[in-house]
Amino acid sequence: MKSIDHLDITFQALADPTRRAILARLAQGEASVNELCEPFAMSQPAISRHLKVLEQAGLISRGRDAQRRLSRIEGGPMAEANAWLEGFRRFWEPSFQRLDGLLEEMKADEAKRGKEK
Amino acid sequence: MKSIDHLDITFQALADPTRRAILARLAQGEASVNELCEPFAMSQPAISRHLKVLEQAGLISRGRDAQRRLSRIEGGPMAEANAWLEGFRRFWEPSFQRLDGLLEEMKADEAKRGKEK
DNA sequence: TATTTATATAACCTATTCATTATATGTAAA
DNA sequence: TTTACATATAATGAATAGGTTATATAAATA
Repeated sequence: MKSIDHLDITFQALADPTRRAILARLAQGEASVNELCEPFAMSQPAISRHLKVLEQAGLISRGRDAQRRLSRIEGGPMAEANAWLEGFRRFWEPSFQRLDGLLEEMKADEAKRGKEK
Repeated sequence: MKSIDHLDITFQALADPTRRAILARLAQGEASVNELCEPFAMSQPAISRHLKVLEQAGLISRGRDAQRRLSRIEGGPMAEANAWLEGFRRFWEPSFQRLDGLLEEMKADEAKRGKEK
């Protein structure tokens, strides 16, 4: 069976600059499809499809206000993605790197004592 | 001109489960291509191409050890991705949400005082 | 009810992604 | 210098992504 990892869909959705820009816009409050179209030199159907991708990834949810459909950000998937990245923090945080260095030294000492025995 | 946002490439690279698994493996130390192949029911060329994608995204760097080519994680791009996601922390952190609520209240009060004037 | 406005869907095209198998290259060792 | 091993590249194919235009639907308004 094919494991369906939600991170696939989340990262895939985040990999498009238009979709990230849409999320950035929605961070300032909900917006209609037309409002979300304005900043882009792109057709309305294209934006609608981006919104569908974001919705299917769970990154946004949508409601209705008369004719308009308002989108808003949902935090869950980003939290997941963030949590996954956090697992690698040692690779960019100097403090974690110092800790890693320390553990390396301790292992080396351990090995040396082993040989001397 | 087409803005080349590195986040595109980073998130795109992270969107594949095989590549994420490779990174997870490399988090425990460098490894050769063959070692990275083992866990997967997939041809060696397929893994080599995944490694190329990761390298082009800057997520790994590679060196040589005799016939073998060792890969190791580079933290930069993940730090970037992480930083971008952090911008949305308000959408999943309860504490940020409380702060947002507070700011909303203050705005509402402000508006009311405006009317009363 | 007819028209306008907001959004969604269909049909289509092109480029890219992810896998495959077959083959080439680089390095070490016999 | 042949052989073996580790890895890279080429050629191919199916599936998906991201855009287009044309058209359909849903809700508000005249």
